[in-house]
Amino acid sequence: MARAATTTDAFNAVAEPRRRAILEVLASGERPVNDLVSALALAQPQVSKHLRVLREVGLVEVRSDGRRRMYRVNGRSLKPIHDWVRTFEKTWTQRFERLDTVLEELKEEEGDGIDGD
Amino acid sequence: MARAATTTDAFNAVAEPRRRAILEVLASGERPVNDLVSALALAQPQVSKHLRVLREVGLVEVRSDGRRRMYRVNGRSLKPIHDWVRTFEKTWTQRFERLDTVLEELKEEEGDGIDGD
DNA sequence: TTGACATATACCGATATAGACATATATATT
DNA sequence: AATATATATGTCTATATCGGTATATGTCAA
Repeated sequence: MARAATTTDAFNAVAEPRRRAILEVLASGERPVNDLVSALALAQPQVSKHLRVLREVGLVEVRSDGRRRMYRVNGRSLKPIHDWVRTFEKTWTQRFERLDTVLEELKEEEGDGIDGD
Repeated sequence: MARAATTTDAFNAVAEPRRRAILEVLASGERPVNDLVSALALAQPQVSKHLRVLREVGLVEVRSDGRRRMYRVNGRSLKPIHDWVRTFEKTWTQRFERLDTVLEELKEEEGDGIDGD
């Protein structure tokens, strides 16, 4: 079995850095494909294909304007990621979670041979 | 060229649902590999391999306890994801971002043929 | 209608994956 | 030392990907 399809969910779609870059550009507002092509210095077919993936998971939406296709972000599709990561937020916010974990870390930093006391 | 390695960054590592499941179990505290195997009903080698990926991107840390290896979450490695997604948070929090975008949405819901005015 | 512009799709090749299974390594127990 | 337990690693296979290039579709202009 191979990796899950990139169109499986937002997690997979967003794992690709160029797709994140596309979303970042679109964050400033609606843009036609060509703007993305020049902004990101990518080939047009690649951009279109990335946009297809983003569209299939609902991360972007399109609108036709003459011969151009205007893409815009649909951030709500990022909410599952946001929510999931949020449950771990305390892990790095908290100064200490459990004392013995901290002690273990200290012990490990001492090296392997030293376990005096 | 294929997809980026799963060990490239947290984004790629976390795209795999079973790895997220592992992190969720570890969120409740430090656990040996066997606990994960039974908790997730996965084969032991698969769990070890997923843990390796998670470790390579810094999402988990290990500690040896006799013949067991105790794994724990290092949530700080999720911060890049959190920060990135956060910049889009307003997109789905805001009631309206820009008026014309809302108007476009309404126009699209009307159907394709109608473009009166 | 013909041509230019904008975008989408099709095909190709190389590659990293994830599960399955076998096996190696490390530690504890007797 | 021999065995059992706990975990890691190696090999195999099928598959979805990503970039590149060519081409199809769709729209505007003359």
